[in-house]
Amino acid sequence: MANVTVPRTKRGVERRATLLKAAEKVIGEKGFSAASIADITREAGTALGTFYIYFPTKEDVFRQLVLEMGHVTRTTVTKAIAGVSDRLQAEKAGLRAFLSFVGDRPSLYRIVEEARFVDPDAYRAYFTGFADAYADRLRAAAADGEITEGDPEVRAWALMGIAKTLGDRFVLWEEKPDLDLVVDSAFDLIRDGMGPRE
Amino acid sequence: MANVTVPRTKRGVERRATLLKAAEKVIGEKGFSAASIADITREAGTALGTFYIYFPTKEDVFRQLVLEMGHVTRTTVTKAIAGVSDRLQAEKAGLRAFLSFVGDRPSLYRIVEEARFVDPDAYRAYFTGFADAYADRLRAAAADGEITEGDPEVRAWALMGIAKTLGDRFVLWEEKPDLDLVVDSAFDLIRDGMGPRE
DNA sequence: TGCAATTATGAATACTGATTCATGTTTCAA
DNA sequence: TTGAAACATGAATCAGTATTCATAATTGCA
Repeated sequence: MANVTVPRTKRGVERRATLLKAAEKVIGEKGFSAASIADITREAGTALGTFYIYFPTKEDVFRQLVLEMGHVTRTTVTKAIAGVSDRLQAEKAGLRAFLSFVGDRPSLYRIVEEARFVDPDAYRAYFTGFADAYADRLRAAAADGEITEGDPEVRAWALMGIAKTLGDRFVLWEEKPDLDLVVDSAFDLIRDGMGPRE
Repeated sequence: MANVTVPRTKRGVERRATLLKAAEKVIGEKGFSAASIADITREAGTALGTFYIYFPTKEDVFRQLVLEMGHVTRTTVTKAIAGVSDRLQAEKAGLRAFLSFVGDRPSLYRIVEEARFVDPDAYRAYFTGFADAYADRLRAAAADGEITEGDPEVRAWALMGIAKTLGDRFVLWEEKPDLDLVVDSAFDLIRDGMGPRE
């Protein structure tokens, strides 16, 4: 629970950041168990013991990475949505921003998913926080008549599920994903559904 | 790749099944790394070494479990859909069946998700196989005018994403999930989308 | 500048747990 | 019934690696 401690020297702050980047890379690539502290410090160019000056345990860096992902994702999506006044179009912009982000930092993305097994509490906190904010947005949009009524909670999770899965399949698994196609198709589904119009 | 070998005696067949059940329980509860072979054999009531008579490695039982999940899920969803002639309603029935299944065998469900890290190939094979069949159904339904046109590939993955996430949030995290609410809300979204009708 | 607090180092410690193996026991086809 | 093939056992092996620690080197404030 601790580790809100910031290093006291400039060098310390840099080292910590270096180690965190290294951890992101190594853990993202090899997975939590397979990634050893030695791998991380080698990648960071420090001695083995240095790691423990900044992080009490291996689980702890991992938690830090999950938290970082939380911040960055929020920031990214929020920024992408900010300019868009049409709330339905904001959905589209948010989805696109999320998928781009997955492409930019695949390691962080994988780490969050692995958190489910490595640090269930962090995983839950991450998605719950995200979903709650999402549900609020949907509720407000429905109140204003910009989208139809419908359970905001279920909708929020369903939409997050779409984003996650499309990220897996069309961003992580594809060399050169066609984001436009994916985003457009998904958005059409989100806006109109699949049911034939009478 | 091997291990298509079936035990030669009745006792052997039973033992193998016992070990597989035990592995499902233990790995599902503790996760792949934390679950030890000793845990599994203890749960199964056999000696440690017995495990290696039936499975070459720990990874191997894991793979078997992923395969089993593939069979069972397919069977379950296929059966649920079978009777329903309306293809849109079939979506709903399939979703409900999947969510019930997650509630019935949470361990298997978690194992498939963990496969992403433990055995990426098995994970990919599992979901790709599923998605391909799904996309075919959607394509056929669209051709018959039972649902609107739209990229079947993207739709298939998006719908799978909805099912997965709702399973996480409303089945695994809830003591007594209200499946009706979840399925109804999600289905409304899938059928009509959120866009206001002009 | 000088020194107390910080930070760096990597060899040594400690422990966990997958896999093997030599030695019995059980099964079942002939 | 019987003996060769299958199967069961669990102590011992073996490897990996998280974490500690005693010993320097740096830093930055008084």
